[in-house]
Formats: sequence, structure tokens, C-alpha cells
Amino acid sequence: MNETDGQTTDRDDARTASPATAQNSGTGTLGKALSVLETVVTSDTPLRFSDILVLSGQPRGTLHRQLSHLVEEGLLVQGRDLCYEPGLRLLKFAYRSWSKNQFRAVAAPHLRKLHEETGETVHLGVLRGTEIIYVDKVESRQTVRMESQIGNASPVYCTGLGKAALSVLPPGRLAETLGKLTFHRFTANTHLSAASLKRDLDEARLRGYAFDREEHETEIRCVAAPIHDAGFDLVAGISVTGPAYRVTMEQLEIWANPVRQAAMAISEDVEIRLGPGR
Amino acid sequence: MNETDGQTTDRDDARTASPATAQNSGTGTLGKALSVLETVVTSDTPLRFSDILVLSGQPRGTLHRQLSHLVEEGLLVQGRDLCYEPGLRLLKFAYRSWSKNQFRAVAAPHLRKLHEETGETVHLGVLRGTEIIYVDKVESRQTVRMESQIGNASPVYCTGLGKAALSVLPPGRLAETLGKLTFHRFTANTHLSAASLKRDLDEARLRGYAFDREEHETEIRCVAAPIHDAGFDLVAGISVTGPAYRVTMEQLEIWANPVRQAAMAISEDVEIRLGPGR
DNA sequence: AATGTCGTTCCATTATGTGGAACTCGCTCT
DNA sequence: AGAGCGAGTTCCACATAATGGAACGACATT
Repeated sequence: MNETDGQTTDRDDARTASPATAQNSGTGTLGKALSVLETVVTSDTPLRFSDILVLSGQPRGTLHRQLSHLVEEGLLVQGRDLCYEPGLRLLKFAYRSWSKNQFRAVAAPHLRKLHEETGETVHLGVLRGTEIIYVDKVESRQTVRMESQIGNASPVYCTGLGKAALSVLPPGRLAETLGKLTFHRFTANTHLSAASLKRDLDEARLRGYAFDREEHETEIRCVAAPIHDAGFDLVAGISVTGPAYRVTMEQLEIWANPVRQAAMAISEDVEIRLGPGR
Repeated sequence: MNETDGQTTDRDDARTASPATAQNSGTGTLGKALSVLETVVTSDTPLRFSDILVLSGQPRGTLHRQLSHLVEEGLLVQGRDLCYEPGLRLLKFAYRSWSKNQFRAVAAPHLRKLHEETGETVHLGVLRGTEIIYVDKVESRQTVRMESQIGNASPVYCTGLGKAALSVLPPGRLAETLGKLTFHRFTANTHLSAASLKRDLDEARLRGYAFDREEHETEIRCVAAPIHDAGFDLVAGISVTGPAYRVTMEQLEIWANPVRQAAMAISEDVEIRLGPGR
């Protein structure tokens, strides 16, 4: 019944590989602590101390103190089986973070409109590094739970939102982002190389919208259009998603226009309401 | 070394920090950084550098570096108006944190059942310090958005969930928690003293359930029952909430039983599925 | 009992964060 | 204009707070 969970294999993190010259983040102590936190939080399985030990590559004593601090702060909790789990303080932070998100608020009415036009699920996602973070959604059927994808992070290269966002990046930033990608096969259609992805992006750029042809999940298709501000500080996308049996590629072509219009309307509102520049 | 979260009932904490280096001491650098993050994230208004300066009580140079680090880490972003806002990384963390929450998963079917029985909104919240963190909900009408309260933090003393949770605390912990409270009047019915709250809690303890008689928001009532594990490491509550015009106190009395049953069922499931102890 | 694994604690070393003061920018007031 | 002010940013001697190797204790396995 409920489930969610999804996938999102983003196993980056944990720069274990290079103990020597590990190239520590620029943010010193905080960065290291967050890196540990992220390892725990994004793991698909519960982690014990020594699991984290190998993933993080830190010395025992150091890691132990970092974890203790994270627990003291309520960002992690340790169950009686000694496994570390995400703590409630994270939820609290996120609620505030989400409810105050200006971009989401500005875009919300457009999402609803697009949903009314198409009848399928509409997503809003923001580009962050090599990931798309889902920021809002309007669901078709009010299924079970709200536990929508909000906050979920999916790779750029296999989602409509991701490809739409990438397609408008200035060449420099695009190259930089592509360079950081590591590909993972989710379905038979997943892009597995930068070259293949780049061709797809070129088409998307010309058309003004991108598809997901069951590249992330089988039986799931979507069409997405890019949103960005003048300075490309904000790069995002809006999409309509549906099951393949109900949503043909022809249907997606038809929806492409409304999706683009919604995207453009949001882009405009962003410039107006969040101020030029930003 | 207890220290958990310490204060912060939202609202003004600004100047409580005056007594020289008030509350830190727990987790060193990380704690301070998170304290800054929390100030920004929980603020009701956008904050500029110097706002945070007075709120945090840190020296200029220090605060500036802390903020820079938080921005570098993606926990905050700085708009062109120089205001700091919560960053997307928080959302990502929270999604994982929420979707992996065992307690929520165990309780979910009971929430749905209770919703079917009552037809009104059902909430699940966990006690954390002096706050109740909303962890899940099932809404009556699928209004607009999912933006439910999930992750929202409300004071214990004016919510049904909060009072239900407090009512089962062992005397020691209850006293400790009451001692940390600072009361703020939300409505005409809000408890404004520990004494008054304590009387209410005594009644709730006897009955086995607690009410919110428009104590947090006018025109909103609820009935809530406590959930906890053997060691009181997990203290939570489940509630049914509705608008006063539709939900009379008599109605709440009637729902009290189903609510209690749901709470007890969850308590049992927790012991079984999450293991004794914890 | 002996051995191995895992989590926790200790402590000398030094890398890191600290915070007062000086600097820069943009704005308002006269 | 120019002085004056307030907001944000940078700098650097100093000491706090993180580091990580090594020892310790608790179980489990043989």
C-alpha cells in the first residue's frame, strides 16, 4: 500500500575512494558533518556505525564524534539496533523550507491550470547540480497519500524535467554538468552516455520541450518544458506525466504546447514577482 | 548532557540569548551553524545579514562565515535582495527522512481507517522537546494541495496532539518539559500557565484522550489520543480535527473512542514491528 | 578460554573556527 | 558634492574545537 520510495539511485556521496588527498569540501567541519548526514539519509538501507565508517572514509574516532553530534542535534536518531536513521528535526526544517518557497508559490496556480487541461499528474522540479528536486506536484487521482515525490531527487539524465532544464543551460554550465554525470541504467531506454544525452538535449532545445520515453521507469512517460530566470540562477521545469497505456507519444505531442505555455507563464511571473535578476 | 533542542518555541527568542553565550555548548561548531540555520528557516519574514546578526548574537565575522558555509552547502540560498532563504538541499533531506520513517509507515493504515470512520482530517504527530512535529495526515476533502502540515512544528500546550502526548509522560519528564514551556496566546482559550495546562493534562490522563477546544486556532477543534512505546523514547499522538461549525464537542466525545482504539493499535504495532525497547 | 568484530573512549597534536578591527560599498542628509 | 552613516565583506593573530591513532570494553563465535 503505500509506498513511495522510489528509487533515485543517486549513489554519489561518500567519496570513499581517495583517502589520501581526499579533497575535502570547502566548508570544513560543517561540510564533513553534512556529508555524513547525507550518506545516512540517502542510503537505501539502515546503516550501522561501521557501514558509515567505510562509506565516509573517516577515521573511527572522528566519525563517532560527528555522528554523536548529529544525534545530539536531532538530525539523526539511533535506534536500539544501533542503526542510524534520519531525525525529526529534518522534517521540521523542510516544512518551513517548502512552505516558504517563493518559486513554488508563484508557480502553483499554473500547475493547477495545467492539471485541469491535461487531467494527468503535473510536476514542478528545480535543477540542483546533477539532480532535479521535485518541489511541487498536482496529482491526477487523489490516490492514497500525499507522500508525493516532494523533495525527492532524481537524476537529470533520465527525467523529462531534468532534460528540459538541461536543454536551456548555457553551453559552459551544460558541459560542466554533463561532466559530473555518472549514468545508471534504470530502464531499457535510459541514456547511458553524455553523447546520447546531448543529442536528445539538442532536439529538446529546438522543440522547446523534452520527453521522458520510459527512461526512468517503464510504463511512465512525460513531457516537460524548461523554466529559468534571466541569470540562470534558477533553472527548473514543469511536466505532465502519465502511464504509457493511457498516455501515448502522440498525446504527449499534443500536451507539449500547454506545458510550454505554463512554463513560459511561470518564467514571466518569476521575473515579475521575484524581481528581475535574483 | 541532555540538551536536545533546548528552547525555541519559535516566536521571539531573539533576546533570550542575551545572557552571554547562552545556549550553545552542546555540539560546538555544528550546533552553532544549525542554530543559525534554524533562525533563518523558522523566521516568518525574510532575513538580511544584520537581522540574523542580532537574532543569533554572534560576532559579525563569525556569522558571516557561518552563513557562507551554509550557502555553499545548499542549505541556504541568498536572493539578490541579500535575504537568506532555505535551500533545496533541505527538501531533499526531508523527503528521504519522511519516506523512510518507520513509525509513519506503521501508523499509516490506522490513520486511513480512522479517517474512514470519522470523515474528518486525521493527524499523526510526534513529541520532540516542547513541540509536536506533524508526521503524517489524511485529509477530509482533497482540497488544493498536499502542502499539509507535514513537518510543521506546533507547541505542545495548545494542540490536542501535544496534550495527549504530554498526558502520558512519566512525571519527571513531564515536569522537565513543562519547565521549558513559554506560553503564547493564540486564541481566547489558549492555556497560559503550566498550572492550567497541568489540570487539563490530569483530566486527559484519566479519560485517555485530550481535546483542543479552539486553543490554537479559533473555529478548530480536535480530539487526540496518546501513543508511546515501552521506554517512552517515542511519544506521539493521533487526532481527528475539524471546523467548529461541523464538529461539536459532543461529536468529539463520540469520536474519542475510535481515536483511542487507533492509538492503541498503533502502539501495539510499534512494539511488534519496531521491536520491543527502542 | 581464545579470537575477532564492533562500538566507544582517551588524549596529545594541530587544523579550524573565532571575533575584533579595518575596509568597502551604497545610500541619505545637509 | 561631500560628509556621514549603516550594511555587508575581508583580514589575521589567537585559542578553541576537531582530529585520528591507539587502547578499551562488550558481545559473539570457535
